[in-house]
Amino acid sequence: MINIVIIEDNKYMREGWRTILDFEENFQVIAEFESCEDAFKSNTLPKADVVLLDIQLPGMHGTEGVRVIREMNPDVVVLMVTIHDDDERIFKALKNGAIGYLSKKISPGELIEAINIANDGGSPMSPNIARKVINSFHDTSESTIELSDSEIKILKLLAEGCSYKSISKDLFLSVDGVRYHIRNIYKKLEVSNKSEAVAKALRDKLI
Amino acid sequence: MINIVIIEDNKYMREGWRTILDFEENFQVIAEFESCEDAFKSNTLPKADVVLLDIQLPGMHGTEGVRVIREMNPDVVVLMVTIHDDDERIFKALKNGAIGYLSKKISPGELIEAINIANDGGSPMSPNIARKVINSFHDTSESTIELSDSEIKILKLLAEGCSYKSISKDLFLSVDGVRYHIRNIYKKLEVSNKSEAVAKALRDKLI
DNA sequence: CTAAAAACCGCCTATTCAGGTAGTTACATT
DNA sequence: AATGTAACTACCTGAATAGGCGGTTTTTAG
Repeated sequence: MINIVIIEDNKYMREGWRTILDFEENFQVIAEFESCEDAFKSNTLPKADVVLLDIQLPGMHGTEGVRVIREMNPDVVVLMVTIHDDDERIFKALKNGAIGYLSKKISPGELIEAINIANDGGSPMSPNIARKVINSFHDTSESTIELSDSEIKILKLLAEGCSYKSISKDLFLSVDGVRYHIRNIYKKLEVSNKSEAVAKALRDKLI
Repeated sequence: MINIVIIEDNKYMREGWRTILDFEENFQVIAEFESCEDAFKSNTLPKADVVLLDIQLPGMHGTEGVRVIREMNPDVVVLMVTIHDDDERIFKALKNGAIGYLSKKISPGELIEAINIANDGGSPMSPNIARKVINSFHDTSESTIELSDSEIKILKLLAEGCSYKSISKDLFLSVDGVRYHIRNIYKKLEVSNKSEAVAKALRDKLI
């Protein structure tokens, strides 16, 4: 039996879903709420397997609600339901722990399938949203900056907080040898001190 | 018309797909290769809309091949095809520019649907793989380290390579006031110099 | 109201760092 | 054989930094 909680402020939407879902044998809508706050006050969330969560809600926004829900029940599967495919919201909700992203235009059959997929360890998502997620995965660094092996080694040690002296011991160089490389690093990264170099190297995934 | 290139070392697999795809009206398999290297040598990749790419190939691995293919034709949609759901490979391929991830056990109908989805700007992916991708999105930082507003501001400025003096001007503090905060930052992050602090802050997403 | 803590400011000292200049060695190019 | 360049080593100087100690003011909590 899959226990479902619905959080959605539109009454008709909410009742429509309940009707669809309650009709399924292994589904049970154990509670429905108009807002995240109402849901938090009840003690139903810890019993839920799946939460259908609207994005645009009065009070706490759905994208924030996910985080709280997952703190109250880390095993629960939260599916966002929304009319908009707004990038920013998608990523915020996913970062905060949402598992899937459904459109409100979804058909009853698709809704049921989505919940089954989610409960079976999958992530129901429209292909368009999947593409957005995948695109954000692509390495677009291409920083064109080419560092030598020594330079990379030294940068890594700098990021660990090593001094020139300890780096020189690590790499069997003189302190001035270390300085030589660091000067070159500064030129290549167009920086002029350790912290900025480390920050740039980390941001550009050079180390 | 969707132009398709197949790169797969198993002859029977390759020919099976070609048969399925050529049968479709708007699909055209313009070339098939046994390895990435063979594909690179030909001049068909720039004409392709979709590439079906095996992961496990003789010579260059599919996960690396994606990168080269996308460099040759940045608009092409690369779909990985594989028997294994190995996490490491999935992420490597996706980072390198793959758009979707199909199982070799896929049915003809699903293959056709996947290619259509990919060509329409979606990302075909099995729900299980989607879940893995989504999970890697979740913010699991939870570094428990709580920095004050001033500390965060100062860390950001340090990452830009600012000196204590310039930070003090920026934040209308004395140099020693800046030092006060930095001392606290060092305690909280358990570090003892700027570079290490910046590295830790960036890695833990504190800034 | 009071105690404690957080948020500053100041000073001292030893160490570390950045930038400049200059020289050596080794290996590759022409 | 001449030239060049990358990879060091060496030294000098002034500036920046880390850490230790002590002080004041403002907030916060009991």
